[in-house]
Amino acid sequence: MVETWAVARFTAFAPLTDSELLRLKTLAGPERQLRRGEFLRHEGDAAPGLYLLRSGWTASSMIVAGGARQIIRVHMPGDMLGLPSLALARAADTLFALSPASVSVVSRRALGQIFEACPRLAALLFLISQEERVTLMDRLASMGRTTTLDRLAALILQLHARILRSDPDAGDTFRAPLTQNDLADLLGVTGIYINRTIQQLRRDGIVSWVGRSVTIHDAAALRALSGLPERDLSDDLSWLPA
Amino acid sequence: MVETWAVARFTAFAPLTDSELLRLKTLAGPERQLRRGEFLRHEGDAAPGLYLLRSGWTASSMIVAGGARQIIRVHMPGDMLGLPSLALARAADTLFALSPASVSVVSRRALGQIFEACPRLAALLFLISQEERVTLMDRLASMGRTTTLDRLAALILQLHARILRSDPDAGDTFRAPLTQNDLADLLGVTGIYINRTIQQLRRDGIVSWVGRSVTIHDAAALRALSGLPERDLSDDLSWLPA
DNA sequence: CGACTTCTTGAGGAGACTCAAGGGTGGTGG
DNA sequence: CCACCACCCTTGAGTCTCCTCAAGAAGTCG
Repeated sequence: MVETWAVARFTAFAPLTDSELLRLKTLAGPERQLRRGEFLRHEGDAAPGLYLLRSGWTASSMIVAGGARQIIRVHMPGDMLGLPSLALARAADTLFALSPASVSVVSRRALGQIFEACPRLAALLFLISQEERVTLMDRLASMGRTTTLDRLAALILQLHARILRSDPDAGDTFRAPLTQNDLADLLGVTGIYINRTIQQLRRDGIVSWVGRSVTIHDAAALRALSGLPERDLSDDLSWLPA
Repeated sequence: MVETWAVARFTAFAPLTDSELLRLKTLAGPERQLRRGEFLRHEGDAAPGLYLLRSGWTASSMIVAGGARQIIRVHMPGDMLGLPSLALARAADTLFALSPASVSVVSRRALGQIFEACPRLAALLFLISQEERVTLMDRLASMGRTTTLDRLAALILQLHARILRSDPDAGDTFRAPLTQNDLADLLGVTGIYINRTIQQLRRDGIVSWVGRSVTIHDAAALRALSGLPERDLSDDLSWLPA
């Protein structure tokens, strides 16, 4: 049996064959447990590694010149960590645990063998990466061109959509192990201002964020604020290798 | 003979074999000319295409809810256009020409055959995409956490570095077909404020940007402002398929 | 129960925006 | 070759989002 967390990202595009499922299992090397706040690796580390997130949430962050932190992306189970830095001699981002988490170390060699032995699986991994790039593009656009309120709305919707993918019955309430300072570092503002923005969402009856629990009361209003279009995955995969 | 523009992005990582060079040529389909300002495709278009930029500059942009435009990335010859939207049913970004440009249409099928027949070439394309993702991550961090002056410094350095890659003898002056409004849409501010920021760089003797010509007078000061680390490409490619 | 992190609120300040208007500059057509 | 028009650049003044500094309240974990 292959754990669902590992394949959900792939099967979102297309079902996998048995041999592809077997190949996917070869990615998962030794497992490592992380405490909340623990670092998996720091930006600047040489020969950056690859990881598969099995449980918990982690995040990718960068420190800019002034010392401020920008969180680039939040990772959930099934996500592959460290792919962008694969192209570089030194890690571009820091990986750390937002909650207690466990990861499997992935060897580069195993990745290379996917390209060699399972071209269709490699192409699907390529697509997953491109989709994550679109998410980054959306975040860049909202960071550059919208207010904090709009950005927070977009973030809540994106987190919710990702949770629904792995748990379709999650409903309108979900847990997110993010402090207000984490949110601030995600959205490029200060924690103080995030606090005021959350209160505005609550006052308007759109979202309540209490402790680590988020409840969406008015999804339509939230989507209107966010300005995000629906992003349906491609259904034309006829070009993929057999 | 294969044109250098098409292979430079690949050979930045590793030399290509003859069969890989041949395979790469199969990507380039019918050519299309673009006038300055002409659109190659709009966000929301169904079944988004792939393109290879042969000459000129193009850009990828998104419109957010308020109607404001964010430029996501500037493309130079040799860049592949449209990869992120490959994962989606509808194009996430708009592609348009910053200068007169020519592109080759790339069929999805040809891309699929690269994965099938040339796994090493596919893996290199994967790496190129990951490197572009790092650039996006850097831009997200600077957008969220730095001033306009720092962001402008980083942008000038990144453009210069990319030009030097294809033309090592370019020196400290280069041409960039970007208006101040384009710059503003790249950096997430208004054209008026970009104007004042450019004047500050000029006043301090760091960079002069006149018309479409950019001259770097003090590269060290520029790098200090930008806060960008050097991003060396990985030299460990032993995991790639043969 | 005590220490630390996280959340909340207030007040003043700075970066960036909007609105408005004038001056350059290059391309196109007569 | 000149005139015109469209686009681009420049400058000023007032405004707003978001920041910084400061302090206290409320959780949370050992």
